Amino acid sequence: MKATIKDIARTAGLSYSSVSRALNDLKGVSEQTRQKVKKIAEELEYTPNAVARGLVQKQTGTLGLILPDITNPFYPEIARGVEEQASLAGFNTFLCNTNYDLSKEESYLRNLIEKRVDGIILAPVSSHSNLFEQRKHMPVPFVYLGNTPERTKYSFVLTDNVRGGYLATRTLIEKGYRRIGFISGKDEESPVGGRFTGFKEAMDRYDIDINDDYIRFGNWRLKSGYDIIQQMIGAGIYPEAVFAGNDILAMGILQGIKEKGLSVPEDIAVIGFDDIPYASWPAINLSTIRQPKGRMGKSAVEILIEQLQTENRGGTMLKATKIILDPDLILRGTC
Amino acid sequence: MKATIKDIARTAGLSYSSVSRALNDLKGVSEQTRQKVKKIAEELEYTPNAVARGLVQKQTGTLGLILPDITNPFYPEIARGVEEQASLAGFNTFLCNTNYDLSKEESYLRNLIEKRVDGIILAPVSSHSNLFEQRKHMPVPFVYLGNTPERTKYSFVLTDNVRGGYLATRTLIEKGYRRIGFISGKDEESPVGGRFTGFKEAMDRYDIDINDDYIRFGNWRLKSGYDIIQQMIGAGIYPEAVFAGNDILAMGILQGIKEKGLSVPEDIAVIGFDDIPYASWPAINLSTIRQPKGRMGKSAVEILIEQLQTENRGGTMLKATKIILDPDLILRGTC
DNA sequence: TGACAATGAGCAAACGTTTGTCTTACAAAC
DNA sequence: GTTTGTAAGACAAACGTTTGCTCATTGTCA
Repeated sequence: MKATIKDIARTAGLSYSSVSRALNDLKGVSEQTRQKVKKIAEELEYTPNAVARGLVQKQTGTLGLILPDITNPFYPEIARGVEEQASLAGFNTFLCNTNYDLSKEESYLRNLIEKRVDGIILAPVSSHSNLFEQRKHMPVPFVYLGNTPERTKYSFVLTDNVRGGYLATRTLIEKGYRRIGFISGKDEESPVGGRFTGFKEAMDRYDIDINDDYIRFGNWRLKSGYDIIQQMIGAGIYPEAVFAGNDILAMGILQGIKEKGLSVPEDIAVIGFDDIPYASWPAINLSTIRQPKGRMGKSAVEILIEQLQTENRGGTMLKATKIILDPDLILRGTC
Repeated sequence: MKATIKDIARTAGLSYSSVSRALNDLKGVSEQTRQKVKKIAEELEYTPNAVARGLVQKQTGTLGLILPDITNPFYPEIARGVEEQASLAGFNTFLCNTNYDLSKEESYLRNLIEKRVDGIILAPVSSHSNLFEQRKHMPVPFVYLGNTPERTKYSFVLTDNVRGGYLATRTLIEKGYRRIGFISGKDEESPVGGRFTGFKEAMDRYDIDINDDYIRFGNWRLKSGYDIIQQMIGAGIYPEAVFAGNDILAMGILQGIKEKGLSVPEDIAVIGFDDIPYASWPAINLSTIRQPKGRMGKSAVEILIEQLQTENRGGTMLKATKIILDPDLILRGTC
């Protein structure tokens, strides 16, 4: 059906090696034959078969991106950065959406490895995703994005979550709030690392007691923030301010507060995390901690590509690259 | 480095055909050997090579999704639907972001074909994307999503944009607005099809003159809506209501109106298109026309898979499947 | 007991490339 | 006039699977 290199070779009266070299602009063919081959290729509507090429070259020009929820506006920004940078370097990107499901994370990973992608970027569901730490060695260049198990041996790029958490909390404290709550997704329960740690550090530093009633963990979806704050208010628990684990939760919280007839920031102040595009929307106007999302995506790809290159140069088991980016405080109207 | 079927065959003392059959649960091997093979595969940490398999089977288990802007919350919903459905059917999805660039659209398409994806879903930058109509025949199952050139010969799934446009406009008219504007991205200038047509039909039906001052075309980004409405107001052009080509533009318009010190819907009413998740957010509360986004993504994948199956059954050049879904009017606070 | 079917396994071709080595021809150098 | 060098091109192996075919062995049935 589809024309192959052999078809071209046959109609040109050449061997396929020559055709291949002609098409790929390698030396070993005269300019004349090169032209001729290219012309015939055109006529035959030849399309190179990247699968076959991948098989012999052991490179597929393909990257895998695993993330929890493309529907959370934080991730499209990441995905865009990744895709753009990958595309620039000649790679296509597999998008894998785990829907916060740890088992899907694992099966996607296996799947990508079978597909022989040249590198994998994983934005883990939670910092508990320890699965991969157990493998002696990833068979492909690998990098964590945005979140990482503690003491990982793999590369990662993330924003300094502890610092971000500290920044957010300190801001609330300096604005005079004392009864401060923390509402977040489950994995922030983890004792170490992350935004909760930053929160606790700040509270500790300023000698403010943490009221466990104000600390709640749900999941990472908007509805969770909404439900939690409504439940809290319903139970008569009124923090003065809330630090939300991400902006989506913060938006749920804002909504929950308003529907209870309270106002932000007068009754309850709110600060989020991520700075998703809609946080800056005037009617939302959410104070938050900004992650450099595009930058993160790009960096992850760069790490992968660098690993690929040294690998190809015969380089061995190079050490992991660890990038920690600084978050920015974005002060808006909600605190 | 990596174990192959041959390695397994060698250590098991079998031919590779037997190993292959054992691993794939095909008949032709005894239960005993099957177990043995699987055990050895495990020990050797064998991972099947999907590239090699793809080469012989002429199927890669891979789909391509080309869309303009993953950053517009409309598309993640689509992408999620596509990815989920594809994953269910055992396919991985290449994500390609054109950034509203027609030439990228084309190069991604070529690229995907080289990678030998089993099917391609294209959400075109504009209905002018005529590029592909010229090809005699797509070499892979192909479907347009959300937008399509007029009289395409390929499959498509879209919402009834004309009807949606009509619905939006009629709603404004029935609410008593007369000086109605239309602000949209460039390709809606196209004389036929789409939301603008619906707009014109409604205006015509109710015998209302269209004031060209109120009709503006920019691009599909938030800033465009913001700029256009600000420019209009600045120039003393006050429509009573505006129908925006999509929700992102509508949000820009809302913002622009408010920053001019006017209020919605009292001074200017607004209705959008898509019903992106944030339209329902209380502080935005945007009236809009809902597209069934998840449904659209799923349907597109289903079309592809069906084409694949009939193709494999030796079916020939089957006729294109055309799905037109009904949009819903979502009435909220902005009109 | 004989014929025949069913089962398990091996052989080898095929998928469409790339790439290292070999051959040939021609020109330049000695 | 022989050697050497160089360039163009051919040959064939390799990449890791799947799969149609063949063969041998075993079991079944009359």
